[in-house]
Amino acid sequence: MELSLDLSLDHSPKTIPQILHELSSISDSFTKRSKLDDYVKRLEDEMRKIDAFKRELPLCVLLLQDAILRLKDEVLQFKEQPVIEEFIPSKGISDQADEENVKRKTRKWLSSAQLWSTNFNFVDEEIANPKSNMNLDGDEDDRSVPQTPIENWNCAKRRRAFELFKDQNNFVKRATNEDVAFSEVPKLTLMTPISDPFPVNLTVKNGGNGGRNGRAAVSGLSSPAGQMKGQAKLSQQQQTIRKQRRCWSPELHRRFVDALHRLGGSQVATPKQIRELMQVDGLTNDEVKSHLQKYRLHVRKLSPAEGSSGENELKTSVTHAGSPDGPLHGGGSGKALSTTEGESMEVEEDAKSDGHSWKGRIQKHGDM
DNA sequence: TCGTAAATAT
DNA sequence: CATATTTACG
Repeated sequence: MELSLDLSLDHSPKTIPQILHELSSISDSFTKRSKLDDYVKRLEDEMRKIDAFKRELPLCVLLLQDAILRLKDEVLQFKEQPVIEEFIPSKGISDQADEENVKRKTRKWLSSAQLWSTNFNFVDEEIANPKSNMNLDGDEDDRSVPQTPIENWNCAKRRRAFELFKDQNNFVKRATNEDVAFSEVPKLTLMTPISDPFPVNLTVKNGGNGGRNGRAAVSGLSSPAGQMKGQAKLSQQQQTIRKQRRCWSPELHRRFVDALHRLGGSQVATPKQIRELMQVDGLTNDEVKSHLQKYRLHVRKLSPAEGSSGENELKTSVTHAGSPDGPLHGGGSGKALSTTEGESMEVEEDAKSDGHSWKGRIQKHGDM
């Protein structure tokens, strides 16, 4: 079944044993060497692709490395001894085969990944044709998906005075997505539909970004001289380039509120927890924090008089038992019965026709 | 990390 | 002017 055309091996994936076997039947040392090199090259190529996901697929990388090493070893031996008989260690076989499988799998989900997230555009062909898709942004704040799977809220514009800067910070490859990576979980990939290739955010004081919004801190523009304090807007706005505004689409907000409730109320839920429950990639802690702040404010406004006598911390036993993935309840059933919270359920009142209400604030998609 | 206030953008 | 979102700080 296996076509024995020499040229065929160009694009048909083979297991290491297969390759070796094939090579062993070739007497022409040049051809042999050529094929070997070619395969190693391909392996290394894939390695580069996988590299971006090494945190998620450490074993994959390992296997790949192993395979490359093995073939390289082969090259070496080939150099020494023109003819090599099959020496495929039995132990290796399964590994190699596995390796191939894994690799295939990887590519598969890889390509599907690019479907939802812009983070990994460079998956397949992209890498081959580095024409224009050169911006792999950090996984964190990828508010840059072309089409939002859920909703299309054109609630942002891109142009900015400092857009001129965005050039330099192209590769901000920060693959530190702990939870909101990509898997088969119902993760939602909503983000502001805008296409902002480089959400670079240069903050002078950008200490310890745990994992999500690790923006690079600019190294050049620090002039603590101290005069451009009052009206530092001469250049752009100030020393810090601001992030693109996160647009909280109704969907996003829904998720936010849901997570909030699941955590036992806006007063007890913490930004990080919320963010984790929301499972929205590209959402940063700060953004959630900010939204939470607003939400709390909103809630307070609606339920001013409450905990005068005693703040019942009881809530329900919503015990967020460690596992962030635990409760997947459909919601709506057991609302948190916070005795002192006004948010329990009534908070979601109106939909002020105003335009900037929690519900009613349908962001004018048309930018201004 | 979290909460909150100040700063900005819209 | 009010609100939404980002940044700075403790």
